[in-house]
Amino acid sequence: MSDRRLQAVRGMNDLLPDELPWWQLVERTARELFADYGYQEMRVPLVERTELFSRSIGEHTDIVEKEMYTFEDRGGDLLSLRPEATAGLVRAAIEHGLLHNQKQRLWTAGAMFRHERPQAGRYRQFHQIDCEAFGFEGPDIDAELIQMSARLWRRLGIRDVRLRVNSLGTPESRRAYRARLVEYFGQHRATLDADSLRRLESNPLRILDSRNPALAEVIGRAPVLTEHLDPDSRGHFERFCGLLEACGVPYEVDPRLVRGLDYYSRTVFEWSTQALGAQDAVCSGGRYDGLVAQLGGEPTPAIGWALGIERLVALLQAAGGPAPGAAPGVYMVLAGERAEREGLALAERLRDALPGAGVQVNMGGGSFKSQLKRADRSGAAVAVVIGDDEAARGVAAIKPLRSDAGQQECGIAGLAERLAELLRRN
RNA sequence: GCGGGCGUAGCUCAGCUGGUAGAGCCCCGGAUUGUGAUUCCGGCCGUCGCGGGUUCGAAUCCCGUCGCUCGCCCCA
Repeated sequence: MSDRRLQAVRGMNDLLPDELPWWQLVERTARELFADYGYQEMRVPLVERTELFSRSIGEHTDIVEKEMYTFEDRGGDLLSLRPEATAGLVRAAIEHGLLHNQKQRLWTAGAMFRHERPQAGRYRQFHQIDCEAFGFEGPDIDAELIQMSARLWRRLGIRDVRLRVNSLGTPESRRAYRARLVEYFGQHRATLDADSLRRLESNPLRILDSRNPALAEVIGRAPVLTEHLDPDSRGHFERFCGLLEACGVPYEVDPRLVRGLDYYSRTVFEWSTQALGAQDAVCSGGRYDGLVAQLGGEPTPAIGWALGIERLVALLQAAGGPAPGAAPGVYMVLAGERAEREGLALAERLRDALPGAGVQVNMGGGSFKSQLKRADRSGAAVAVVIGDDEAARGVAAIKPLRSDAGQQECGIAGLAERLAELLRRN
């Protein structure tokens, strides 16, 4: 591979025909799921003013500080490729008055961009499916969102995911807890690693999340977030957990589950898996009651989740099921000049008569043998064979490719009907 | 930003201690006139990532560089 050849930008993947059926399965299933729960689709730009992201995600988060694709456009505006979907959705909902005295259940899907070092399950252009609910204060909507994701796993046949939940409380109670945490870890500086010392300044809650086993003991004795919640948040969380139990969704409370984005409050959750690599979060989200007001809207409670399509697809593939690809029903083998001349028109008539069946016509000639070989490789259920002999007699040979049934001959006039019958049986 | 692994045909890879490259898959053609998915034969496909060095000679050794990949950080 010459180094002069143009390559895709690092971390931005091409999706080839082989893997696309998995994506389509995920997207189709999600679309149906949202319809079943009364969520409406919305689409917003991939590019927003940089300020939108720094104000919502948090000025001092890694995403804003070092991961955004930011540029100045020709008019001098500072813009960024969206690193996540919520901010744009909230901006649009405010801008178009969707949150004025009304509740909204919305979803969207698309590409996100973060300039991180790629690794398994983490890419610079990645894709998420997002859903958000606005205007619901109580924990019932929290539970509905979980319920919905749990159903999505069921519909996709995914089993190896587990749900962890936590509450971050209100911004005030979180600040108070944060202070206690800084005090505690401050007293144990000697046992902390470099990363955690850095986090002690920037985001002490994230120390709880550390993967370093050497820190397990200090972290284990640290003040527990759920024990420092304000009474309202505690009540909200308890009712939320009660609803999950009532719905029969298994979960575990993980007081160390904190989220990277500043706007979260109260309920947070994450579905993770052991079937993938280090990037094990498949779907996560939480409540962000303050964000709408922070971006200039009326105070509006809100909650949402995002799932990573790449990770979900990887999970489906890891489960080892067959690729959900679609094969044509019919492959037309055309041997000889006359057959080739009449084949295209015949194929159109078949498509008129058999919408959705899939009629693929052999192109570019080739020996009889290789045409049949292509018919087989295409995955088609039957081959329709027309050579000079058949063309002269006004008939076609129908050869089933996926069963032991023998080849049969059929007049062109009745071909569509005969094919319809054959394909129905498959 | 920091570490580990790897870069040989479209794909998966072999090539021991240096002598200018191989296999399987794919694709094309053939094995009694027009019948695939099993078999057999033949054909097509590479400046061995790139640049430099050592050497009579380097895919093979050394240096650099680019790329891919896994992990850390962070996150979907």
